[in-house]
Amino acid sequence: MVTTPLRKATMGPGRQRRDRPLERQEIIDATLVLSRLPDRRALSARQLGERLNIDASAIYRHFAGMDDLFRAALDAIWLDAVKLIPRSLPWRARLETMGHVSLQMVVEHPGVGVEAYRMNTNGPGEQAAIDLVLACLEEAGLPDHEVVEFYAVLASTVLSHASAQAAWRMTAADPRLPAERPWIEPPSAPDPAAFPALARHVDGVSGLDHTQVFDLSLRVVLDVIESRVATPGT
Amino acid sequence: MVTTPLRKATMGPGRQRRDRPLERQEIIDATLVLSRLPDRRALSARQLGERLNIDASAIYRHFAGMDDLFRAALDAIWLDAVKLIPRSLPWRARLETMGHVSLQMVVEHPGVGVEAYRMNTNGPGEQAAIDLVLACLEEAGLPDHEVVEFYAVLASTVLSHASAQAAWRMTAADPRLPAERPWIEPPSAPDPAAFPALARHVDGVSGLDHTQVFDLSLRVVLDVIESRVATPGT
DNA sequence: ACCTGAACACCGTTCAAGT
DNA sequence: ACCTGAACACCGTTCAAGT
Repeated sequence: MVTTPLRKATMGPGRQRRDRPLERQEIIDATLVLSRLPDRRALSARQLGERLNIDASAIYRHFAGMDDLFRAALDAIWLDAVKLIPRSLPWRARLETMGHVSLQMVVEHPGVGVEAYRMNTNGPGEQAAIDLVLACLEEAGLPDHEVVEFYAVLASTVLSHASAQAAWRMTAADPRLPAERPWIEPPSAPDPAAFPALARHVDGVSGLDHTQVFDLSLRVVLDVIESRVATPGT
Repeated sequence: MVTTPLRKATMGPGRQRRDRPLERQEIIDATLVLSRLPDRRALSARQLGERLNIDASAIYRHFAGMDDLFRAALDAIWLDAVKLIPRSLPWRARLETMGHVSLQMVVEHPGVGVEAYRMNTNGPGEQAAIDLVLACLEEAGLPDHEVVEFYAVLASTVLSHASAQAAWRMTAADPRLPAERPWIEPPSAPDPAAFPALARHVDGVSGLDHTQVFDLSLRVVLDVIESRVATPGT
């Protein structure tokens, strides 16, 4: 891989003194900006420092480490996502919208979005997102234990697909046309003796794209919830 | 007097020459061994070099890069997983077993397992795994397009949960008692005015563990498949 | 043919020193 | 009080040189 040098001209101090103290929120904002770039190297302590005119080590006065910073940035994403969901929608449409908005937010910020599937932010954004989903499931009429269970299934489904898509964006050979490539690319002609079922379905499998797989998975979970409500106690 | 050092006194590689050429499979095996350690730093080109008595750069004669090596190691995992699935089981039990075996394999090799949700190996192990799942869905009696669709939903569900669990293992504060900690840890007393639904369900949400969420998610998908077979064409 | 060694361009993180 | 600069202990990867 070829990296552009990014060298500082003449290596001097090169940095102008900031006119006011650095704030936590500025670091979070810069993290969200850099996280939009689909490049693993774009989001690092040193790159943040350059963008904020501070030394990378100054970040550690505001966050315990890069993980802590990423958590804060993710939480800001959840806060934004929740704000975009109209309260007036009925429960299923609200959950569908929340799923799609979460996907979009995570995929648009792949640098931090890749961590969504494994990272709990423990912040107000996360709490608001959980609260929203739980409220929808209550409204659907599920009993308490199923509210909790389907929250977990729904959240893990959405977060995992979103993260996978974000990760895929970061490693895509061609940064353009992001959502167009297939979800998986098996060999175009698998050995029918060794893999007969794959050979029969290879065209179908190759035809899947990320968006389609996300929509299918979300629909499966929502359909199950709806059927539980219709015939409870199974 | 300066002599060419056969080996540096107490540090440096201090490596004995290997008696035979390095083989691709040796590197994969070492990768799988190191990937069992739940520590991000344990699996690197330099650590592999130390274990194999080679310079880290020798790996690049056998693999295009660490990504390529990880892909090969993951493929070996899928090959092992498929071998453990009894062919005699009926379709649903076979898919359940495949799900649990895949989870176990990925979680036992977190160093490469964390990549499972986003990495296609394009190797024989992956093809065998896809073939197995497709064959089960055919046996279930799904129409062709649903075979493909539910393959995607099932695979993404299993891989994403397995990867998330592997990632969680790598960052766990305490490497012992891995599966015991909750799936998510919201604040013990969220503000009931701001997050009423979360406040109502906080105990239930805190009580979820990783295994439970995986089992629930897998069951949801398998239930939907079974219901599709019973009432096709919906 | 196959591997080594050194080098390049990076990381996250710590901590004494500076302002 | 807040940030800098240097240092530490690493990365993945390349490539000329060695055997």
